Amino acid sequence: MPELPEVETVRAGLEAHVVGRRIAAATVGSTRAARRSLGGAAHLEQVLPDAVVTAAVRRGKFVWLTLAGEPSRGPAEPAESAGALLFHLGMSGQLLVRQDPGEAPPRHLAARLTFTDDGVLDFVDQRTFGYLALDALVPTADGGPGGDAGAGSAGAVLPVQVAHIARDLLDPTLDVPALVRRVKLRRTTIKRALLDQTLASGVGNIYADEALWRARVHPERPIAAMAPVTIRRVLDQAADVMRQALVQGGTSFDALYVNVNGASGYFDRSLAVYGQEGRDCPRCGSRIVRLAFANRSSHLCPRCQRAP
DNA sequence: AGATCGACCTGCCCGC
DNA sequence: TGCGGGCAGGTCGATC
Repeated sequence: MPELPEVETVRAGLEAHVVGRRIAAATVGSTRAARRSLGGAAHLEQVLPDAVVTAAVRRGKFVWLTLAGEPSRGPAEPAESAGALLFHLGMSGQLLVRQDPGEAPPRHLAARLTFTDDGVLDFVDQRTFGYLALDALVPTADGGPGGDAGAGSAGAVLPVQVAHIARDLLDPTLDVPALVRRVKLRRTTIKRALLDQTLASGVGNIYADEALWRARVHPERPIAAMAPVTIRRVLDQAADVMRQALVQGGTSFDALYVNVNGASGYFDRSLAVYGQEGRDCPRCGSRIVRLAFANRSSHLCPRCQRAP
């Protein structure tokens, strides 16, 4: 499920239910899930206990917990300088907060944090493209490489592994005209640019297809053939559709449960083209088609979105 | 430097 | 019923 709106729903759930709690123990059962954490699973298990979660932060599809009081840093380091516990949900990752963990661990449990109050945070990941990693927080010049954003732009403090990810389309400090100029320089097609997380982050295959349909632009359209105003329209539509999805995803986490299953609320009702092959275009009634695209798919209305 | 391709996984659904 | 192929919300590293 996880594109920006889903990850933001998870982040909000972590903020509500995990921030302020102290980790008592960490169990990382999957070495693969820890593959991007220096020192691997054993180091995570050793270092996380006693850390207090101070914030839940997101950029694009990455979310991290900032930690204070991480003991292995040693007494010389001020507590505030402790690192971040970074998560990427990959294709199938879930973060689930439970007050009562129950007996049987969930299928595909990759890691579990137990808090001092006995509640747990489970990282569950069926396809194992996701991961968790302890990472250092570093100041960056601005969002992403080439992030020229110009004089006076405030930098961000990011985990090292997120430093190359650009500001996302719902970031209030995103400089959209500068982004349009950077996109315009790319010698590729519009959908590839939309999915390039070093230009702007957060957009995945679903929202790319939905944004292009809303903007009436074919996914294979070369950037070179697009007017800046059209690029701008696509980006605005991407931000809009993600904002609308977020509103619907936000309703679904209640109780002590960080919902990673926002699919139920949003999908069936609001998607115009993604997964709608063979259905009617909600705008013109033409048949929605699916095209092969980079080992995956694009969904579009051939009438609203004319082939280049 | 920028763009593209394959690799990394499990599970489900479809057709034979 | 079983099995093979295709497909699924993503990213990274190696290549061109």
